Amino acid sequence: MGITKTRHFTERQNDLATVLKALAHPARIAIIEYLLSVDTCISKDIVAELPLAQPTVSQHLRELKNAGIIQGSIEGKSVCYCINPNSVKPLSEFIETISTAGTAGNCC
Amino acid sequence: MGITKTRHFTERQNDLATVLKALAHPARIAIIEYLLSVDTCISKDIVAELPLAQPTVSQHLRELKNAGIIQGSIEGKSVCYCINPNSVKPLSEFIETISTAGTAGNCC
DNA sequence: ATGTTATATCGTAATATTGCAATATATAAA
DNA sequence: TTTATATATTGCAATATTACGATATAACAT
Repeated sequence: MGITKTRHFTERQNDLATVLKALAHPARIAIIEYLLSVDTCISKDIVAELPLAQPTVSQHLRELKNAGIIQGSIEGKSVCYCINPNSVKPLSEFIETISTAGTAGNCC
Repeated sequence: MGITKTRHFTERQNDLATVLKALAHPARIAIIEYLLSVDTCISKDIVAELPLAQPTVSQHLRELKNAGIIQGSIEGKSVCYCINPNSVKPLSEFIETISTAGTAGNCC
């Protein structure tokens, strides 16, 4: 049905999925990598960096912002975006748990 | 258009997005968490644990398997699934980079 | 052989995502 | 005020995802 049965899962599971979903697109990964690589973070530069039209980039930026992964502040007629590192803390722990699994009990 | 312009991004960005996408659903997070919590990992038990129909769970398992996050081996008439920790190593580093960003240069 | 159990696949409906042209908004410059 | 620049929003077409009933497959039990 294309509609996720959000209600049936824990809040933690839904929250993790929200952040993961926001990151799960190469364009949004490219945006994050770009923000990590430069000091300035003007939206115009992000648009110039990506192989996508400006409205598409704006949409991707909004999704990252909605998930709390980036935040933007208006600077004159530009918008300055930056990463919010705290937003991925729970995700970081989750991935780390997967990454270090299997040391004790295993199967198969 | 609903079709991701995969060609325009780096292989690394596409690979990260693939793993992230596979994890980006509460049901699949629940599956991972269940596999982390138990020693046995028979598909039947996963179906019993989740609030979804058997074909739906099977589909989620396949997506995790396609992304390399889990692997399954046939045990008689059951299938035994387990986590492949190596599959999230690059992702783990990426998330860690985000998580520790902003200590040096910042903006906004 | 027949039935039972465990899992996968097919087909399909409902919904979500991606991408962009067109357009709106908003600030700065002339 | 008019013009240019930067970003966001709207509307829509193409495609992808999610979920499940029905059905197939495959192993074991009787």
